[in-house]
Amino acid sequence: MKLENALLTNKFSSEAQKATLNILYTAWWLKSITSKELKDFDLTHEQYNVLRILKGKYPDQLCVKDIARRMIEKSSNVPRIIDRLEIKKLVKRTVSESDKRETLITITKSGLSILESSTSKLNKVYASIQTITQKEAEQLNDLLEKLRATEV
Amino acid sequence: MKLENALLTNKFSSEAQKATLNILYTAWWLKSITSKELKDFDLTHEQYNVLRILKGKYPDQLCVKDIARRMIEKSSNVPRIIDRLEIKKLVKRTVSESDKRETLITITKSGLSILESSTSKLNKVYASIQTITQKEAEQLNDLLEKLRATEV
DNA sequence: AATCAATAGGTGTATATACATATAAAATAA
DNA sequence: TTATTTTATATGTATATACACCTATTGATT
Repeated sequence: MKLENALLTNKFSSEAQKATLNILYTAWWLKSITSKELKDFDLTHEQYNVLRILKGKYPDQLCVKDIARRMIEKSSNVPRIIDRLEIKKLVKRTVSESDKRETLITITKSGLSILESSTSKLNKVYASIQTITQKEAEQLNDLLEKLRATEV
Repeated sequence: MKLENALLTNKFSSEAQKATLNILYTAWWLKSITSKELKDFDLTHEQYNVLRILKGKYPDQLCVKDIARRMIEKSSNVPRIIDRLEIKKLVKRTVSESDKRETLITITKSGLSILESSTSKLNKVYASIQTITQKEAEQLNDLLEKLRATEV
């Protein structure tokens, strides 16, 4: 859908400002598709993201700070997300021996299992709505990284 | 910053999957820049968005549903955002005469004033970090709209 | 007119964001 | 060693998202 129809306006002060709104809207669009699928697995987008990060290093453990640094949204409150995952027994907390300030997080068998089935489902959904070519995806990645070139 | 460095990973299953994460991360990046500036005006990103929508139709009023349809994130809880704005006297609620189910929202002088100064500040910040050309912004808009081509 | 369905907005709950602050442990300075 | 600073995590609070549900009003059906 054109952004004009999604937001019911065509008052954009520039193409760059329109791109800003377009990125925000597309992020919401992607998140809502993902969240809808994850609901079947009783996972939120952020809980899924933490599990994905943990699997990336499995069987190594990661401390809370290392997870936080890999989160898409850097202001995510990781201890609280870990709380929900721990209640569902998808991860385990242990205090680090070498540095007792650190909490080490391990993904459980159950966590790995739910991650695998939810990822498989998500991949199918993504594939079914895929409209851009690899070349276009590369262009998009380049443009987004150029947009973020200024360090703030 | 390259996405690899932002997320501390290079395990992307495809360019398209990388683009998905890139969009989500860029949206967070844009939001955090905006929110930081809006803090000086005691506004959140979403409150700012509602004020912007109201100004777009000023001096006409908009009902809650019409605001909701123009929001970037369609699942925003508009009545609650209006609550905060009403407490700060930036908007006013009135019951519609023609349809008593509808609540009409009006932006106040104070709301218009804070919107003007915050928008002016934001425009300066956006201009200062602008790195892409108009042509590139157009390309980006086209790619995002192509990405969202599938209706879900 | 009476009934039923649809619509608009408000409210409740769980989770998340954003940010400030607290606490314990580790690293550094005196 | 003791004191100070820094770091890692947890916790508190306000706001927002996501979604279910409630109530009042309107519109449609009988």
